[in-house]
Amino acid sequence: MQSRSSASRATGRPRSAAADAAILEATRAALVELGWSKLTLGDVATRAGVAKTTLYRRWAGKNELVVDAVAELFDELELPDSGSLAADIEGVVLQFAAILDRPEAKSGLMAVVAESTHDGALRARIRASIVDRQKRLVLEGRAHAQARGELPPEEDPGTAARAVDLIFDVVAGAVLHRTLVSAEPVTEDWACRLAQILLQGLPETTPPPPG
Amino acid sequence: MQSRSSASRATGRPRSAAADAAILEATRAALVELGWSKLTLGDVATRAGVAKTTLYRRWAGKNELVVDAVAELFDELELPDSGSLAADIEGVVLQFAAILDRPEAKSGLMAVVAESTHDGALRARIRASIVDRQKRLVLEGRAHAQARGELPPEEDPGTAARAVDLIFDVVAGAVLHRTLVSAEPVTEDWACRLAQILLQGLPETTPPPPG
Amino acid sequence: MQSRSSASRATGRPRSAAADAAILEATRAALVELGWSKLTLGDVATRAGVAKTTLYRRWAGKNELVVDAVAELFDELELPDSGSLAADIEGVVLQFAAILDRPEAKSGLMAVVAESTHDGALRARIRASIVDRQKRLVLEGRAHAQARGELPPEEDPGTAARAVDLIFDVVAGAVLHRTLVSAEPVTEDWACRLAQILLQGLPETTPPPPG
Amino acid sequence: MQSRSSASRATGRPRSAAADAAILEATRAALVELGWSKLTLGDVATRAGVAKTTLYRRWAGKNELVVDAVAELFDELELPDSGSLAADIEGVVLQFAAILDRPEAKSGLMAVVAESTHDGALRARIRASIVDRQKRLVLEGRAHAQARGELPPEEDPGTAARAVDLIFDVVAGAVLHRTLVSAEPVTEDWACRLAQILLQGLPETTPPPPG
DNA sequence: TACTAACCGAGACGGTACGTCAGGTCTTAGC
DNA sequence: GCTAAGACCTGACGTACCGTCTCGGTTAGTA
Repeated sequence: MQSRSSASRATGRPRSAAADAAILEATRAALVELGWSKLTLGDVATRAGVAKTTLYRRWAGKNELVVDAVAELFDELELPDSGSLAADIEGVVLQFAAILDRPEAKSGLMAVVAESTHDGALRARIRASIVDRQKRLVLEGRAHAQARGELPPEEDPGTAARAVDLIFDVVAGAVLHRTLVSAEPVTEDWACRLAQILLQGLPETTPPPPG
Repeated sequence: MQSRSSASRATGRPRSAAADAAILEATRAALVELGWSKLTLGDVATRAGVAKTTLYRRWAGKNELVVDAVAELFDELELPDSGSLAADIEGVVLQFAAILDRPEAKSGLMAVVAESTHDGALRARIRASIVDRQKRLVLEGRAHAQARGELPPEEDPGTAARAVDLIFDVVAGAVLHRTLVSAEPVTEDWACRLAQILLQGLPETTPPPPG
Repeated sequence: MQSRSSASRATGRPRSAAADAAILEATRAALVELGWSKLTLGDVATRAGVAKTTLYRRWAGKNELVVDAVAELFDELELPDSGSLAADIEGVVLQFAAILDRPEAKSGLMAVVAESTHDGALRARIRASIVDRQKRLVLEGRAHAQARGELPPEEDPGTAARAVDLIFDVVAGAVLHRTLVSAEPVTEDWACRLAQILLQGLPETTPPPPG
Repeated sequence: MQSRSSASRATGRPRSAAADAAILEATRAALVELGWSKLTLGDVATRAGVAKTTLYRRWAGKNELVVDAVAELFDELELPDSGSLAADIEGVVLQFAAILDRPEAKSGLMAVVAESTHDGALRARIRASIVDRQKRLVLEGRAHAQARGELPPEEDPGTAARAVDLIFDVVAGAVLHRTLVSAEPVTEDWACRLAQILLQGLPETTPPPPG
């Protein structure tokens, strides 16, 4: 986060650890009520019961603060080991959708992404704090599926890494688009149909009735 | 857009049609240079050679203006009739990625989406101006594929509509996530692999039937 | 006002004479309700049922318009021939005070005077339309007093003119200051005591002759 | 002026004392150059090297600011103890006229008076800051004259107070009207003749030649 | 226990942009 | 060629936040 460099000061009053938590929590609360554009750092400071100075001493600005506040939300995600790849995908999709459905995640995440298009440092911070952290889910899911024999073992490490990225973009992107752009709910049915496409492709979308 | 109601005024000086175009163009230019958060309406007005009041007379605020400015970008999209469903998908994906790669689209689109999470009217405007307008591509693509025999004819209209929405979320979402969140380029290779997943599913080497 | 030059146009639609009166009346009404600084020409136009263009075609701006609107008020003044100089003075003072007590006169007059300190043309217009027009009262009053034998006949015309100006400044100034700066009412008693000072000077109990 | 209430804040950064002086000085300078109606608070702030917000933090608006800026001018006035009532009056009249001749006093004073006709709080502020402060001159002058035996000692306190107000209105009003409305200079001769009227009344304006 | 350095709150500071409003000009259509 | 209507450009308004700064006061952790 913003850890003082290791070889740093030992003297003087230490920073209040409680303040950090209060500020991030206040940031999320403000995002819920006001959304990104009407969120002001002065207001966050007030909500957190903290001086504006304290806030600026720890974060460079609104963007950095919101990235940290939002990143915490995604750490809740975990892969359910449900016995089949399809069920694993469905489970993660529903969890991810549940987080994205929270207003603080919605407006916070999209806004920092928008800002990151003009700010390389912010982009890196987002990748490090949010995106790359959650790729672990795809990796774990694939490992489980391979153990079950649902997926073949990977041959080339390069190919495998590219596949992970692609899957992540498809799954996360679909949920993101459904939730934020289309602004439609992610239901169990939808998650099931998404998993089906991923595993079987389009032509089977409407399989012929057996018999 | 903001057409005066049909049964409207005949008197007074009419609005300059050129101003609209100049303002939208200036908005895109400002998005490129400054990004969403540093874009100011005063600056847009100056670039467009127009008074700030003229701008406010026609749009309610930054959000509405940017939606209109960005929406125009997506009207360039068209479905290539390339002979196979896979090639059609790949073509559209590349076109969509090319638009999303433009800085004005990137920051503009994400920002208004972020704002729309707290503004129902804005959400509706985005859907009407951007999302629903482009679903035509999925519809056309399916029709072509059905004509070619690559996809079965649809049975139930409800099921079919839900499928269109799903496909749209998956394709648009994947490109969006790749471009903006992962911040990686959409190459021909990537588009090809995406199309492959959509048509055949994940297990490239079809899994052995359980038994 | 801004009379078209005598040898002027005969073609086209003639200007509405009623509009002039309506505009000046509307100006006074707006002065009453809003005061000078919040009076707007657009509002005056609306009140008068006239387009803003019409207003600007006839007056150069707010200042000129208000001078004309206020000047009309002072034309009501007339010298009462009440039989004695003291009573004449008292009568004029009360009349003048009554006019100055009207809100449109108060704020209008002071404001244009304030503006005139930076605008010679406006200063001239005020003198011509308001100040010099009312000096007639002093002249008439003196003539009556001389006829009655209360004042000696004037010897030198220059001295006499200077005396008129002085009296006018003293009387009008006293009422003005009382009404606007001190913001106290001009009562009959006050007017009487003012007349007394003018005629007899300060030491009510005549000072003992020196020596 | 705008002193924080005595039992007030001890925390936070204290207000810059220098800013107050710079702002009032800048206000007077702007009044000289631009006059009341073209004076803008933004311009005053710029001249004073101060942010607009600082200005609004201390004064409620243009009116209040100008009252304070102008009031300082009148504090220069002082009663000359010149040995006779006539000479005292003449001296004060000339001093007062000298101040009123300054453009910042002219336009500033008249404008706030005009505004005060629609604003009771402003009227009170003017009285407190300007009018009542200068009545001291009349009081001192009368005391001196009584000490010299030129005026009888006052009998009734009420009568005396009313007399002070009247004298003040007459003297200040005459100078005001001469300077601003008539727009003529106050010369020594004029001041002398004004003093004469006050002391001896009108009929003596042109005394019969002795003998 | 006392020192002391860094922390903390409050809030004023110079700025920038906001969205609104009035001033004046202009461009229509209609009389 | 006037009129009403209203769009136009300009520029000031008063407000809200920004990020910085200067205060007085607090709070560990040594010395």
